[in-house]
Amino acid sequence: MLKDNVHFPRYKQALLDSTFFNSSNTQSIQLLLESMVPELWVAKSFKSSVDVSSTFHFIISGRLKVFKSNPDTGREHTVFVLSAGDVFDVLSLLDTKPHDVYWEALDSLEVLKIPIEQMRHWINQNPLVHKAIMHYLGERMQQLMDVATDVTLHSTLVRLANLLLKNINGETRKLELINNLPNEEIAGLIGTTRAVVSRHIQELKRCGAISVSRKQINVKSLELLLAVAEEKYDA
Amino acid sequence: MLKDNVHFPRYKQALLDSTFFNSSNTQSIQLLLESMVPELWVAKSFKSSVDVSSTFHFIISGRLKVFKSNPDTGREHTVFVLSAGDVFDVLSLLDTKPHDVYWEALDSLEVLKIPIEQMRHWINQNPLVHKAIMHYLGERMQQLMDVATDVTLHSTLVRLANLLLKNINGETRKLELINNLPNEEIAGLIGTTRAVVSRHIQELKRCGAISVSRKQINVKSLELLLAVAEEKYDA
DNA sequence: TTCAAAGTGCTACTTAGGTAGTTGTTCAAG
DNA sequence: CTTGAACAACTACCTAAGTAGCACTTTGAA
Repeated sequence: MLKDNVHFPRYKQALLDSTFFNSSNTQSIQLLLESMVPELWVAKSFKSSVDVSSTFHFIISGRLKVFKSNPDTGREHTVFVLSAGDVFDVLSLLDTKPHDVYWEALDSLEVLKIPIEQMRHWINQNPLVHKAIMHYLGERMQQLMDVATDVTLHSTLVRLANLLLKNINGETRKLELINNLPNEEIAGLIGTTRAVVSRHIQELKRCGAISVSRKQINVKSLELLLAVAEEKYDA
Repeated sequence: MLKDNVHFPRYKQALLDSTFFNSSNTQSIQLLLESMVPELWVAKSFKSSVDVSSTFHFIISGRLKVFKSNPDTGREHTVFVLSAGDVFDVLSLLDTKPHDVYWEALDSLEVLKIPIEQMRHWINQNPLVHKAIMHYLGERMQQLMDVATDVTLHSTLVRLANLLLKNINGETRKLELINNLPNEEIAGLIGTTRAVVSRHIQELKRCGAISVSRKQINVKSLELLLAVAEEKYDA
């Protein structure tokens, strides 16, 4: 991308703000950015990691879900919801053998892309980022471990309550990252189906833990929600 | 550990052979080893990551299961089975916030331990390992992603079949890593309970996919097992 | 302004898989 | 050689959660 692009300063700032790149110096970021190409994904557009394994992406704005699916049953399980400052696919960077996950834009998505080889090269030249990258990987791994064990260790209701608690902003008390998602998507996030989510939302509504308007969940009582999440309370 | 320890050469070789350390030079490995302390865990001994968060371990021999549990129900879910050449806890290395997993030795376990701060220091001095570490992390993440989605996307029977397939040695056709585990442990690995595993083992036995003697599963027909794993065959 | 598509709420039904408990077998320690 | 603990096999039962279907509402594109 050319330096005189209108968005250049904005993109640069986004890179500098991200946990992935924030330890690198401005100069090398600038250089990196010059090799990156902006791309717009419209909402619901969809890609497979198998098809795009040789490209590395950085998210400027919008949300992206990373999921696996079982084509036979049509079931999907969302592993991550990525947003501004996140990157994908972090795994292809670590030259592991190819894996198949799918990506779908939840909103309209602004990304910067760069060939994976170039990205690897840049990383080698900038050993300072190694630490940041490892830290980023650590966070992701920890999340992943929770996702992995959540399904076996907790009921769908508890998982729903936990999902809400994890994504609530302490101050505004509004949901972040998972706001205005349809039941279907929420289902994917906790590894269940639309109908079950709908059922549980009604339960939580009934007991006064949340209130709901279309595609919008408002947490009414953190206490109640916590009680449900800790399996101390039957909604 | 002193250089003249009887086990020193053996330990050194183990480090050099591991994916985690194999890219570092002999000299620095030697130095590292001198700061490490050997420890023996008897089978079934148990530790929590919360208690031992400031120590880094390298496995010389034996198997260790890494699991999460729900104290209310007593259910456990095994996330990894680690063995020779593996390290734990890799996450505490990446200074993420503390997480709680449990470790239990499946056999008698030989580890080398070192304070996490010393390990971090050593890594900083040896930028060459960064790549190896990232690669190691990548492998782990990929496994983790499979574990995470397995439970929602596949039935318990399919998961059992997949577990066997993943751990079968191509040549000897024997199970590795998960051999001679009781049903209870196998259950933890696929996120279910002892009774269900037993049920499915009977099914697989009945259809001729496997044969069983105490704590020992032998794969009779890869084809059948594959068919089951791909949900093409009802055992 | 209209209308198809997307989303929600509910009802009724099915089932995989979890729970509980009993019996018999294996094995290693005493 | 004996005995108790660990393990496996099996039966019977129960329920959480998945499936299917439909009616109603909202929304945004034509």
